[in-house]
Amino acid sequence: MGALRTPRERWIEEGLLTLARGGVDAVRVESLATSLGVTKGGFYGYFTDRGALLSEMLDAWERESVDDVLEQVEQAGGDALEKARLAGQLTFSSQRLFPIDLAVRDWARRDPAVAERLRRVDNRRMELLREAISTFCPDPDEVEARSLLAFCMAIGTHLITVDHPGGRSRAEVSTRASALLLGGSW
Amino acid sequence: MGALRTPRERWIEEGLLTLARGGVDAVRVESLATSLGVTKGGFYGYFTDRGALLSEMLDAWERESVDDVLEQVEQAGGDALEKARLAGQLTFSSQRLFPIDLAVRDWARRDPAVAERLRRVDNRRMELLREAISTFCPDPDEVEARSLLAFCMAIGTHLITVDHPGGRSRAEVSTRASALLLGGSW
DNA sequence: TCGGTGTTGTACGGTTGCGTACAACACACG
DNA sequence: CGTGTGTTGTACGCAACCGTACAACACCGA
Repeated sequence: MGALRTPRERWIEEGLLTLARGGVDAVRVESLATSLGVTKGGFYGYFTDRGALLSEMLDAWERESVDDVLEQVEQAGGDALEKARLAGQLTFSSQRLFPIDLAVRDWARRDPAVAERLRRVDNRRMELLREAISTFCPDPDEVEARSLLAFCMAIGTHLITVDHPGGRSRAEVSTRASALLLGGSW
Repeated sequence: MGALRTPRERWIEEGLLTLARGGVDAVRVESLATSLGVTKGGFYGYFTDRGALLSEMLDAWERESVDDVLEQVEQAGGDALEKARLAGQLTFSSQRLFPIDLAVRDWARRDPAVAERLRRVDNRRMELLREAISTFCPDPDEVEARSLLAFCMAIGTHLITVDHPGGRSRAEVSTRASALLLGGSW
């Protein structure tokens, strides 16, 4: 058997990096090949076409950003609030995962199949938030509202680049916002 | 003087529609021309190149989504809270403006010049929120936190497509979330 | 060392897009 | 009813990218 010099995983990995940096439209077979220092010759041995790569990239992303994260969270232990916090940190503070997340989110606006995957992913993440907030908030409607706010915050804070007056940093403002959301008495 | 059959504005308008639907990468001179039912022949009479069109699209967007909105808000009158609500509605519930907003936001992640424009736009929007929330919230740090949360919510709720248990609709959940943010006693 | 297997480079034809050049054209005005 | 001004269609060369075909190659195991 000949050696696997540029295995599937390397194409997928390079695809995810490119997706993070430039969006789906930047993921091109020939330019990935160039980045990998090869030509596209081998690509079509692994993938029937560009679409197949994109689909496998989504598989890998879903695994890494939900399955792996949840596994780490379970192993770390702690109460529901600590679990949600850790999951949020692993997902939305990751230099690697978060840009991919944003790119997938944008992609999902135009591709129903991607939107469906994203819904699955987001539902699993949201469940952690509900469990965490339920521990101190008795009203189920308010749990849902606070969970949605927390989720929006985790994403939105990276998409909104407003300046804060009084020398406040974004970190300070969002810490205060989290305190409001996760504190029992807003 | 020959007739202006496909004036500047039509290129810009078609560009914004395409931007909303497919992101920046979908805004191509030749495909816009096809959509407009002409060839690109006339395009280069108005714009030096594709970049010039993109830049003018941003000008038009900034005018329409901030200057025009603020003008409407001023004319409608009302207190600071009502103004913020109307501005939010005009911007984030608009079938036309909101998809453009999301596309610009994604674009800004990769283009510093676009990011700078977006910052200007977002700062003006955020100021409305601060004024509104200040009317009932005395703590400036909390005003900033609540304003950021409200802004994140306005954007995030369209990017997150989770299902809500108990037959709740997204509208119900986000109404409740707004009530938390804008209600004095969370 | 010598196949054989699977990976890779090269080459091809087709498509889409850029920006340029220029000829054809339509219209307003004289 | 021309004439000129400005808009448009057509054509060009160039580049990036798709997917295919196949020959060259590297490596593993016999």
